[in-house]
Amino acid sequence: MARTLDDLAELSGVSRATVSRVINGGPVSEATRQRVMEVLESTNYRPNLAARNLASGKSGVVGVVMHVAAPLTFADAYFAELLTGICDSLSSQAAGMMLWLGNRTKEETLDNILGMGMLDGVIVTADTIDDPLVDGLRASYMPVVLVGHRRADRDASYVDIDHEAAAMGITDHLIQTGRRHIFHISGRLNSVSGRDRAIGFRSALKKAGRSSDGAVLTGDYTDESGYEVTRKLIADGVEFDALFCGNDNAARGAYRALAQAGISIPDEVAVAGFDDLDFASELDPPLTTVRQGVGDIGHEAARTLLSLLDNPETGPRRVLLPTELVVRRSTAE
Amino acid sequence: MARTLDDLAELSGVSRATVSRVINGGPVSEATRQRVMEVLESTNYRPNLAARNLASGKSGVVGVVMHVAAPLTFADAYFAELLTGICDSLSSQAAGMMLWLGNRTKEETLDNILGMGMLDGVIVTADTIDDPLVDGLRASYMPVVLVGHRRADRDASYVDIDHEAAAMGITDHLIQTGRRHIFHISGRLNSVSGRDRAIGFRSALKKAGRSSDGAVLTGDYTDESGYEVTRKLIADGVEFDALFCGNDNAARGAYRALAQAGISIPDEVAVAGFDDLDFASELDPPLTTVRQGVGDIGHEAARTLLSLLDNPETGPRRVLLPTELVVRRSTAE
DNA sequence: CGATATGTTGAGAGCGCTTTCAAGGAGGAG
DNA sequence: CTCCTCCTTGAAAGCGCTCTCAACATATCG
Repeated sequence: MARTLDDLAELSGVSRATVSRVINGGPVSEATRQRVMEVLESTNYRPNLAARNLASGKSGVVGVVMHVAAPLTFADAYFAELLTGICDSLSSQAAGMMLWLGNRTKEETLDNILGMGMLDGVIVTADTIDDPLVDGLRASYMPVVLVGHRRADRDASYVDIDHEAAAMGITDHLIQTGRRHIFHISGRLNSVSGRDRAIGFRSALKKAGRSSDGAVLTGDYTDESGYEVTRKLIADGVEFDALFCGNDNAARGAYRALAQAGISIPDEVAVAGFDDLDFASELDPPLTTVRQGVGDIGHEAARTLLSLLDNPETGPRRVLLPTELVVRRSTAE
Repeated sequence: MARTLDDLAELSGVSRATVSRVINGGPVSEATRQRVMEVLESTNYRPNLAARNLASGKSGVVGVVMHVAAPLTFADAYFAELLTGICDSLSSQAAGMMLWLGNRTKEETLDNILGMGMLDGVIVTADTIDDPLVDGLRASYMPVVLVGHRRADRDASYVDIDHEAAAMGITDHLIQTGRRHIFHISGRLNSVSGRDRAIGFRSALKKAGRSSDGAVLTGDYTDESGYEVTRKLIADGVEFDALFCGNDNAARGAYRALAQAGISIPDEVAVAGFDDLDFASELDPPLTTVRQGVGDIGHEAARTLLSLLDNPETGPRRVLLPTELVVRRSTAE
């Protein structure tokens, strides 16, 4: 089994350069290409990535950084779907992927990534308001695509959705369907999306001439927080007929608390979520939510990075993906 | 900012070789080491991985292959915990990791991995009985550590548990606690663990002088299969007072079906699982199961691979991790 | 004091590939 | 028929690092 370009060159009676051209689609006469191709196939040749990388300066490998608490990474379907999307897009372009999860501190992770010195670029989730990892990456020599973005990231490449507008939309829906006492169980306080969704919620209320005082309850995007906040609301005897949860996980928690208290959805309380993760439609009743196509975001992030790598000079890319209000039974009138 | 070894060499007034020695811990006089170290730090030098790889033949990157249907990868906490364990161990050794999930066919994935031509080794889940991916990897030039193993893998390096013995143990427990009509909801038919656990189940019954005819019901390790099989059992009016589920997921499904039918655990039916995933202790009632420390398996797999890479000549490593019967309320007498 | 062992260093040969550069050949224009 | 252009190809220079080998300096020993 031939191993190097030189071996192949000898086998096919041409020079190493020509074989390289055949492999990389350089200008070669049809006859030569044929001949080399034959040898190439019969010999099951695999180019040495390291050598190629060294010579060309590109590795065909990108980093994916999802620095969240380890258990969360997978317990939270959001990250799973996102990763799946990225993986999918990347592998269809034959790009390799290295993964960094949150099992080290951000500083260590950053060092680790930069030290890898082999990545063509990175995709990093950037939802946390103050994130040294994201800042460090952006400050590095490496092309970076953010999933989500902070105000400070206006000039970076990112893929995101308009959280504020989407939250307004779903809150409007709640108002329109006649709900009077609407509460919002927010996302993580330190997250951009959590903050923006809360802002959207408030705006919608304000636009309808209602007050949002005390209507935003702090959650953290987990099932538990949805459960706890709802439970407390019930225990405190607060009057409410609609809950807009920061994400689907929290909505699921709210479902549990409501069920436990014997409160019917949607008859007594309407519940809305955000994300439209796979399980949203399978809840009982099916959950009204905002579809943001998490998998698509992953796809898009990968695509964006690859395009950025191909044409760096065209400057940063900003992609705002559309969202869609998905009305299901949980908010029926 | 100095970029190459040569730059550093010039800056510190020694030869490139010496700088390399300092970096890699070769024999250097203390004085020289100090001097070079200073330059090294002040210059924030990062070695070029590709060059290093090319020259040394090692990349410091290992592949992790978990070729399972995409949604399963994360929906199934087993894989999540396994991956977390691997990740953790790897990152503590500053080893990079590339991940392959099941979003391509096994053939494509194999090609992809082999084509990467840069990995020092791979860790691959090998629970499927007939797995071209595993076979292809084993047949390749690359060091491989399997998580789980088939009969045919006796001479490979692997990390596994004794499924058969563990299943016998938990079945014994069911027998000992006075259960008379015990059924087993098996794992995937095409999986080694599924088959071995069923064998263990049968052996335990046989040892106790009971028949296992018709006592093994085919499941597939999912929540749904646990639910469906149990539901059918109830619907068919079959008499049973204990269920040994192939894994915790299936047990969770069984819980649902039993709850729905108003059957009490453990008073009327005892339920046992396998894996002791995080949620097992949080079910109501807490689930009796076999703890196999999935995270530890991941850790061990990573450690095993790294040790294999360090000392290839010492031959294949086989690690059989201990399991532990964790008795909780779901099988109380 | 010369000979041998020990420790430290630099020169240089690759690792396998990409990519210029220039040479050679074929074909078209004048 | 000659000149120029375009196409195809090979030679060779690196990419940045590791590692062997030999040289030199110093230390040890007889």
